[in-house]
Order: sequence, then structure tokens, then C-alpha cells
Amino acid sequence: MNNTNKDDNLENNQDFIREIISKDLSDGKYKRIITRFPPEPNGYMHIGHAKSAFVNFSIASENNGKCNLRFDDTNPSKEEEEFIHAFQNDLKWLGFDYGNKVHYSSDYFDQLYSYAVKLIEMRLAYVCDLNQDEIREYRGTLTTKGKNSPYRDRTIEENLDLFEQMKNGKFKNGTRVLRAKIDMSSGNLNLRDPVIYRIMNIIHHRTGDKWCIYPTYDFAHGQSDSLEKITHSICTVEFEDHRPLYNWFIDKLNIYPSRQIEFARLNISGTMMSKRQLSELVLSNMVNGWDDPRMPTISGMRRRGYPSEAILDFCKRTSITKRTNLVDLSLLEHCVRENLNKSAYRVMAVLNPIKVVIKNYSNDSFEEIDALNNPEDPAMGSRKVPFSREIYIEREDFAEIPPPKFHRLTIGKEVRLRYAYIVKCVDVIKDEKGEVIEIHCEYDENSRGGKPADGRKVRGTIHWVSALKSSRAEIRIYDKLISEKEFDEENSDNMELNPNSIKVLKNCPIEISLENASEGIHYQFERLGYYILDSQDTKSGSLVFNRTVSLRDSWAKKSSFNLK
RNA sequence: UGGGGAUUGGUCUAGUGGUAGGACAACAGACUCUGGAUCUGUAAGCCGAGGUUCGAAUCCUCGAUCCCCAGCCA
Repeated sequence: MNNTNKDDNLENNQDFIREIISKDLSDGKYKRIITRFPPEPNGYMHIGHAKSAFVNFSIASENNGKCNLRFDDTNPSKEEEEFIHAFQNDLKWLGFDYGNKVHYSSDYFDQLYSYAVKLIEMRLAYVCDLNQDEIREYRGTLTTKGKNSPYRDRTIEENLDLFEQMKNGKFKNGTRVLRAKIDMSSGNLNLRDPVIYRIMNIIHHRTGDKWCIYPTYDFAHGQSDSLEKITHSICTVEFEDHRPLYNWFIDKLNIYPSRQIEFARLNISGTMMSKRQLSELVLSNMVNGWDDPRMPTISGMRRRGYPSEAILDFCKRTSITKRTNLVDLSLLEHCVRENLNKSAYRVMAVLNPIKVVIKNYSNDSFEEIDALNNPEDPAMGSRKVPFSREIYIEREDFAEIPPPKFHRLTIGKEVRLRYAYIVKCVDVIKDEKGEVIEIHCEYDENSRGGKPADGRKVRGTIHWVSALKSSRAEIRIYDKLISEKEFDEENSDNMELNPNSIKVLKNCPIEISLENASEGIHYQFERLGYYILDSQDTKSGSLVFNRTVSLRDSWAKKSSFNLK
């Protein structure tokens, strides 16, 4: 019984946010939980967003509540329609249900404007004529207090009039702002009379030219939460010191009290998660668009072949805390492999081919060998793979002078060609430089299917592709985007990609059944890794495969011989 | 004497005064027609110093280190 309890506890482990919510529910504070996922449409959705969406959507659904998708579109200078569509597409692909209503902060521009007027009327906001530099000067520094703006004590009437003129486009960009009147001596800089409306003569993607003043994040986010009756507004820790401001507006405006709760953002080794850096990669063409398979974007991962279930599983495994973290990429890859191992079709392809001639096999014929589509799941059936006198194998699978414990092909030794025959290497042919260019073997005709008739053990099994009857493909191998473990956010000189982040192999022999490969199907190239057809660059007759992730390779690690 | 947050094996995390547990990574072995998968095992941790207590990762005190904040970005 103790054991049972212990197991239950382990499974029901609650993070601190779920604890808060459970308590709020049991205290009767709320009847129904409403969360929100509030991306700014200024880039594509990435795995960090996915984590946040996962937290918000799953907490809502666990409690029979709902989660609103809300685009935080208060800054028309950065936001674009394209990103809104892309986000919705990615969200759907991941399986998040945001119902049929999409919310926008811009839905509340009218309401927000009247909140601002209300604040002015309460003497809690004022129009400030200081320019940007002056505002910064007056704000003080981290260790010194700020001082009051000379415009802080304008009359309500004057403020109302000026604010209306701001709205009516009477002033140029940057000449005036509306500020909340709080406390210029606060230790929290967010409370030193924060700007809540700024003049921007820019067309908004949804409201067009209706507005030339736009609310800032601080003035829009909390009130939008409140208007949607969001019970728990979950965001990342860098907003922690905005919370007093968030609460200040709710309090002064006397509106529905949403509660902001912060948790640490997700970081993954070998990649970067900042929207700024990611868009820089795209804009500078350092990568090939937002859906470049090396990108940590959802569209990049999809194109690379990461299944949505694996991404969700990863989000679930990286739990919710406030600590700064750097999750090892290997956890994500583990989730991907675990998912794909069960579902991917096995096929054979050779990345670095060398020709093998089977001297005692008839020259002019080929035969069809049965091969399992997935040994993990016999229900996935089998297929025919053509076998012939000339085949390709992986260069790494042959060694003239084998290192210790080498279970592959070497002169005088036997190896099994997967699903086909046992072959023994009898000779090699070298070029002028002494490099092996062709391997000569003899096959055991009584080992069809890979089973020697006399039952002898053959330790090594290698993959192969018929030279007579096969196809060709371009294969793209990816590695981590950046080589440094972490790198400086602000220093863009540091934006150096891992030079090996992509490797393109052309004209690789692949099993002929792959000519019918279709988009979105996951394949395991046996002994190599998981691959998927590239959705952008595959044309009929010219196949391009992306490596999703390699198979774990305990030999490569062990063997200094094989180190690349 | 600015404000806010955090600190458990290499990494992520559980623990809420009573044997520090899990996952990833690593290592060793078993098994195997994928050196895959699977299985078994090994190593590895409470930031530090005091205190309270029969007993402290947990409570108290002092200290250390790291992260965030000086956008009219979010």
C-alpha cells in the first residue's frame, strides 16, 4: 500500500503552477480555469512557444477549462499577417485546440483607450512631452532614483485634450507619450511612470489606419487578460518585475483580477530560442527560411521530420520551474527516436557507397528478397527488395585492416547482408593511390534470407542497395545549429553557425521502393537514422531526404577508428 | 543599503522534518539478422558556514554564486 501511494504520488507530481491552480479551485476562488497563449506575431512559432502553449493548453484542459489563443499585436511596426497564419498552422499541427475564436489584443484597442482616459481622469496618467532620451535620463538608473517629469502635474483637462490630439494624429511620432503616474523613486523601474501609449503612424494589420497611437505591452496585456476573464496568466520569469504594474492597472481600473504567474523559459543546448536571433538568421540568409530543418521552429522541426507527438512529449518531460535551465538536446532527440522507432518504415540506403561484386552470383539476373517493414511491428508487413551481383555498401562497413571487435566486412571474413545472403570478402581492387574502390565477395547460396543453412553464427549484419535495380537521392544531414553551448544574446558577432550544421550528400543509392516515398512518411534507413522526404525541394524524379535524427551508435563512440 | 528571482549527480527534475528518487547523457554487461530496439547493472548530487532538532535538502541566521530589469519591444 505504501508502494501504491508512492507511485501515485510520483505520477501526480504537481508543478508549482498546478498546485496554485488546484488550490484556487478547491478554495472555490474560481469555478473554471481560463488560460491564454499569447504569442506576438513577429516571427514563427518555435519549441519555446510550444512549451508555453503546452503548459497553458494542458493546464486548462486538465481542469475542464479553456485556453484562448491571443495574438499580442500591439506593435504594428514588428508584426505581420504571415506570422499569424503560420502560428495557427503550427498550433493545429501540434494538436492544440483553441476553439473557433482567435483573440487579438487589437480587439481591445477601443476599450484600452477608454481605460487610459479613465486613468487620466483619476489623475493616474499624464501626457509627457519629454523625448525618448529625456525620458531615459529622468528615469534614473538601476541604483539611482528617477525624477519627476516636468509634465507630470498637468491638469486633467489638459491631459484629456492632449491625449485626444495624440489619438487624432496631431503630433509626430515620438513627440509625446501617455504615462502612468506611479513612483519615480521605485526600486522597480517598471513603476517609474511607465509609458502606456505611444504615437506610431503605422498601418496595423487588423485595425488599418484607425489608430496612430498604440498601447504598450504593459498597458495591453493585463487588461486583455482581464477582459477575457483569464484566471491564470502564465508567462516567463523576465516578466516577474512587471507583475506589480500588471496588478496596479487591475487595481486602479477595478477590473477582473487575472493573476500572473511566471516560470522559466525553455533553453536547449546547441540552439537558440530568441526571436530576435532567429529572425536575424532568416533575414541574413544564414539559414534557408523559417522552416529550415536546422531551426528550432515548429515548421523547421516538422520539415526535418520531428513528429508532433515527440515534441509534445518533450514539452511534458521538461517540467515547470523557475530555475534558469539548459535542457540537453539529447532529451529532445530521445523523444523523437522513441516515437519513430515504433512507427517508421525500415528501408535501406547507402550514404557513402562502395561497390561490392559478388563473383559467384549470376551476372544477368536479380532476385526479390523479402524484407520486414518494421521488426518492431510485424503488422506493418514486408516488401520485396531486389538483390543483384553488384551492390553498394557503406564504406565504413569495410576495413582492410579491421580494428578490434570489428563485426563488419573484412578480407577473408563473413558478414550478413541484411535479409539477403552471407557473403565473404575474397579480394579488393585499389586505385593508384592504394584506396579500395571495389570489394569482391562470394556468397553462400544456402543462406538466402540471411539464414545460413548450417546454422552457423554470423555476427555482423550490414545494409546494402542493389547497383542494378535501385534509385538515387540527395540526402541532407543536420547537426546542431550552433557549436557553442550557450552564446551571447546581445553580441551578434557571435552569430556563427556550426559549420557542420548541414551536410549534403548527392546521388546516394537508395532502395528502389523509395521511388514511391510519400511526403510526411517517416523512414528509418537501417543502421543509419530516421529520414523524411524534404517537403520543399523534392521534385518528381529527384528525391531529397532530410535526416531527422541518427540512430544511437554505440560503435561509433567506442571506436576511435570511426571518429570523424 | 536599487528592485526582483533562483541554487539537489554532467543535464533536467522529485522531495514540503524521518532510508535523497526518476529521466536524459555516460559507463559495463546480456540479447539481437539494425553495433538499432530491449533488458540488467555501475558511477555520479542537496552552494557554503553556523544554529534549532533525537533527526534538516526541507526550519532559522549569516554568507557565496548565478539569472532578469535602466525599449516609446514583448
